[in-house]
Amino acid sequence: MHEYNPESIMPKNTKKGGFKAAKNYVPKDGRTGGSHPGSRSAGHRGFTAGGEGVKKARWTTEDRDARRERTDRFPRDESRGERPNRPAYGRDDNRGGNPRGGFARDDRPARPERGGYGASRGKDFTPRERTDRFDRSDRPTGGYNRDERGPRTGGYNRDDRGPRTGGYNRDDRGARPERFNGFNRDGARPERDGYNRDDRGPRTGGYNRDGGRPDAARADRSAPRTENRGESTGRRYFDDRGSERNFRDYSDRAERPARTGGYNRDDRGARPERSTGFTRDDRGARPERGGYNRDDRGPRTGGYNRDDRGARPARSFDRDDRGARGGSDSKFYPNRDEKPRFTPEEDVVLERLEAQSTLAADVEGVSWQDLGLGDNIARALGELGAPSPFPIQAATIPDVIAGRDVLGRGRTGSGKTIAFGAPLVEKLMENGGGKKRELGRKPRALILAPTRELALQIDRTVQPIARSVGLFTTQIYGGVPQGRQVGALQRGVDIIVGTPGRIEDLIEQRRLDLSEVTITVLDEADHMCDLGFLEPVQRILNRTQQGGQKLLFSATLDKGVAMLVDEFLVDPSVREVAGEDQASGTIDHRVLLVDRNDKDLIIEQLADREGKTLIFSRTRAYAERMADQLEDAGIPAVSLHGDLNQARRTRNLEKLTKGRVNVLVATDVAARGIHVDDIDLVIQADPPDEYKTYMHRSGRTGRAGRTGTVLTIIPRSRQRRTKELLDRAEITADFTPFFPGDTL
DNA sequence: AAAAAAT
Repeated sequence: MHEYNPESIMPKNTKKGGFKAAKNYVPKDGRTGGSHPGSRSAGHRGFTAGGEGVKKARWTTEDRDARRERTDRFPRDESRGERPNRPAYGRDDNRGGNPRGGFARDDRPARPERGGYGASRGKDFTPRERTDRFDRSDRPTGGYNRDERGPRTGGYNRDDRGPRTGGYNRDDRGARPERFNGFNRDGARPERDGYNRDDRGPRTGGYNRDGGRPDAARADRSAPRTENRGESTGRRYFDDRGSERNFRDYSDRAERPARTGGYNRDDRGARPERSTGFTRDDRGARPERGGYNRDDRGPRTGGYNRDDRGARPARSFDRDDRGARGGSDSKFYPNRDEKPRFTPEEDVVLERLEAQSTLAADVEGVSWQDLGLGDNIARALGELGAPSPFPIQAATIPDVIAGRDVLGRGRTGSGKTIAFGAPLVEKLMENGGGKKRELGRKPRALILAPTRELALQIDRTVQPIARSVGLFTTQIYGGVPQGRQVGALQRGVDIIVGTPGRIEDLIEQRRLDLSEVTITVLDEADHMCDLGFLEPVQRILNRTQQGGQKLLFSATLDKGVAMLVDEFLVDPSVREVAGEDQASGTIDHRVLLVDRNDKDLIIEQLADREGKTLIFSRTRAYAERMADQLEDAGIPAVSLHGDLNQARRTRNLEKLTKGRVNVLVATDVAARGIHVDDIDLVIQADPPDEYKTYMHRSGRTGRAGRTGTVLTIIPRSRQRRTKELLDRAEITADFTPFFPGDTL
């Protein structure tokens, strides 16, 4: 996306003459577009030409006309060839006039103002309007779909699925076509398979993305096909992501099938060996995995994901190749074939992992200063609500200050952020001395996290600590304009907190130089070693100073980090707190055996309560749907998943944090690290596939010694697998049949 | 399946 905020445009986008058309843009402080951040610039989707965020509940004809006219004044659009289309298209047969009217969701109402002026991209409009009616098949039509939905859900989609395969979500979909029943979805479906599929093959090709998409796409189908097809699949469903998404869909898709698509998949295929190789041998976690692959595989034939592939021209090819391929394209993942080589070494690591425990009792009466932290830092910690160290902090801080590489395992909510954040600042003070405030100084510490929300949260804790001694931090993560981040780097920061993608991006742009980074922290380190994260993380670590100190933390630190440990750490000290494991916590675990047909209703009933509730779903689409359903039932709820744009993600999480809603429905993006006070109930609407995921999800409650309840909803058919999973997590839970109307 | 960059 283009950013036109002053910090970034100056250096970077000067050539865009077309931009001057946005007369109202006043590059003063970077926030001129309107009252909210999304509207600050003309190139931005949410830009409001007049600068004022006028709320409109609906578009009147005049509004629309006016808008169209204004739009026409923007040369830029023409140059893109986009605008011309828009009028014709943006409107509305389908969409009926009221762009967003339907939307109860909090986010939505806001949109009109914003959209007020996306002006520049044709895309901006479409989605919005569409939203109402078609997109969300679920929601929009409110009365309508919904009714259908009722039955559907209850009776149908879901349930069908249940019975149907047993095999599951995934498979169902593949199978679904026959079923027609559902409406929004299914009605559309037939085409989809026969037909769309073809489209989709190419289109979807991609992988990750597609995951979310299908549903969206599916929903669209009910709308006139021609139109949907073109531009907005993703968009109208998750309105916010607007143009970037679309863009992405296309381009990615275009290449992905061949490339990444080919890849991820292949990798997965390959994965078993690898993991077996080392990641989780002991745990037996694999089986589930297997479980997972298996599902795909079963259906594969008719399967869903696979179909995409099927459609993919390249596919049969890819597949066949795969065996032999061994890396034909392997510039990206050159070592894939060599991975299985780690086998014996991990055991060593495992031993180390279990070695040094600190007794909680030994920590009594210890102060921050006793651990080696300075007074300023101790004071800052006190202000953060941590007057004295928790056990994991007492266990790791001295080692970090001593300059050792550290692997720290502390159960969820035990205070790991401070355990690495505070001593990291202390170390920078010690080493850094002289060049503290130098303009444009290079960062000397890096903290990597797997999600943006977590990076943001870590920064919120580390920043005050750093500030207390005059050091600066900045967040470097995606989904937001990079201008501010780059500006901060240019001014000079000491500590970077971020996610891998944007960090790599800025490195490639030569805007970020990690060569002076002497301390690197990987939070949720085991997850950072999972497929998809490992390689970027390796590349990033390779950009940091050779021999720099490395700190790896996670509640589920295990052999999975062996690769990184072998490659980057030297004689690490492994720390944990004796007797503090997930099972010894303050969380009550229960498994509810439910009939698939009752699932949604039961979740609704369980979530209808006073305290804060976090619901986990396996897919983005289900999270979205569930949030809608709860809202419809009069239970204020928001969602959090990767199909939302970052602004909404942040806002929705904040709504829960601030108590504006009590229910958040999330994918596993919220499984790790996210801290919200007082979540006393976690509902797993879909059971996790890995025991580690179970531990992290459930760890969103029962934090810092509080009590909490975790309910895992499963069909009876999943009982055994769930028991095995709980065994691995060393958690005991009652399994109880549960029906609508039951209480706990 | 999800997450992580953007154009």
